[in-house]
Amino acid sequence: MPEPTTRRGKDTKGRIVELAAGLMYERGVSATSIEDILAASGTGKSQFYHYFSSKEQLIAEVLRHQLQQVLREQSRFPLDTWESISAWFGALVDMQQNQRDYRGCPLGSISSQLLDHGDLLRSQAAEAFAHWESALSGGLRAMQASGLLRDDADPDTLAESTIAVLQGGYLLSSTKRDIRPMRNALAIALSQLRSYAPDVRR
Amino acid sequence: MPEPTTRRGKDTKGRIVELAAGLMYERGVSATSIEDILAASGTGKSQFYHYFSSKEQLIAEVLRHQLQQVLREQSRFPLDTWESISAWFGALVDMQQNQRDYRGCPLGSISSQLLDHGDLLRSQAAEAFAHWESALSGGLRAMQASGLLRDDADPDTLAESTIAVLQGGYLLSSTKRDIRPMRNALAIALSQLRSYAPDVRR
DNA sequence: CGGCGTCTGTACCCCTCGGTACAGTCCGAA
DNA sequence: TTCGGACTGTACCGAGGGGTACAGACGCCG
Repeated sequence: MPEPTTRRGKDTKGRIVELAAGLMYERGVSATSIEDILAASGTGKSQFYHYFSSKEQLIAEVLRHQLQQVLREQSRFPLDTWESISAWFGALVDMQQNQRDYRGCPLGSISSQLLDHGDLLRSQAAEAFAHWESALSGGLRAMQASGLLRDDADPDTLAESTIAVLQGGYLLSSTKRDIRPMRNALAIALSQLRSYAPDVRR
Repeated sequence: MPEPTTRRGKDTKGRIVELAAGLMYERGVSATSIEDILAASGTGKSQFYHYFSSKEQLIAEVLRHQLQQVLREQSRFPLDTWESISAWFGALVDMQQNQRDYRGCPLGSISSQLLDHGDLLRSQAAEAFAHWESALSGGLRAMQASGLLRDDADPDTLAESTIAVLQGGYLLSSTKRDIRPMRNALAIALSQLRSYAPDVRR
């Protein structure tokens, strides 16, 4: 599929991905039809199939879009001190709370719908999670360098577990329409991380 | 919708729910058509609409079926000692590992697909989780009574958080086709629970 | 101004989906 | 044995899905 070269083309393709991401996040992937997206973005089918070979490819781009959004949001927090990790968790809770209907994780809720959609999309979701984790584990490594985190902690595993706990909190919070399970899950994630701080008397 | 009265009717309806649950677990809810289910169960459409008013109602029954399955599996473990909780976690890991394609939680993977399907199914999924949690919190309360868990621990919150962490582990494990995130998540859940054991020197 | 590749509008196709209609068969009760 | 309700088989329908065909419009190059 040819990447758009002109300003107009880039704009159109970007608008499609943007709108598709929003709709899929709200209504679910399979509940969002191509026609819905075209209607919302004010484009026609010929544009769509000019830029995307199939719905599957669109989903892949939506996944990338969601990852970028999560990373951009996260980049507001350095994640290299306990305070900033704590602030990040607080911001996540606030966002989930303020978004109507407790929609869930922008990345996780879409990823979970791709598990049955073939290996291609599933593995792309796995890569997206890995990227997200590496942003966090980078911060944890910096904390090791600055002595805030013990050297025997494994940043990669810690980051993966943190994301896992976060996702579980999102799921229960969305299902129950209650912020508490997410808040409690993040408290657990934080205490798990903190257990690797030095100076803990035991 | 009339409940089946005869042996043959009960059998047919049960077969439909059973097969539907299996297919939806494997392929996803919206990727499983009524016709798929009928073909797999060897029944016709007239039977289906004789017992179910719509696909939505079938999904509701599938949800109940999955909850029962989870509870039955869990009932093998008393969950009133540290050993049995630990054994339960180990069994969950084994099951996820041995099932091909790391399919995810029989209840959670389906529930997550119902978030966009209207409030009715979403709230039924929430109730299913609540039932699951109460089975666990019951065990925790027994542990308080027998002195294995401190009295200042809140069994309901602990149970909810445990399920949340478990779900997060399932999600990452299924997405990455790797058992480690689930194993690590359960280790965190266990250590979180254990932090409420008495006799911990601190 | 002419032309060519990028971009866009519209109409259409075929298939599958959930759901309905209706006629027929099973089987226990009187 | 006949009656009636529970159960089943089959054909059909309208709607909406993803995807294609093809002609037209834009806009940067010479």
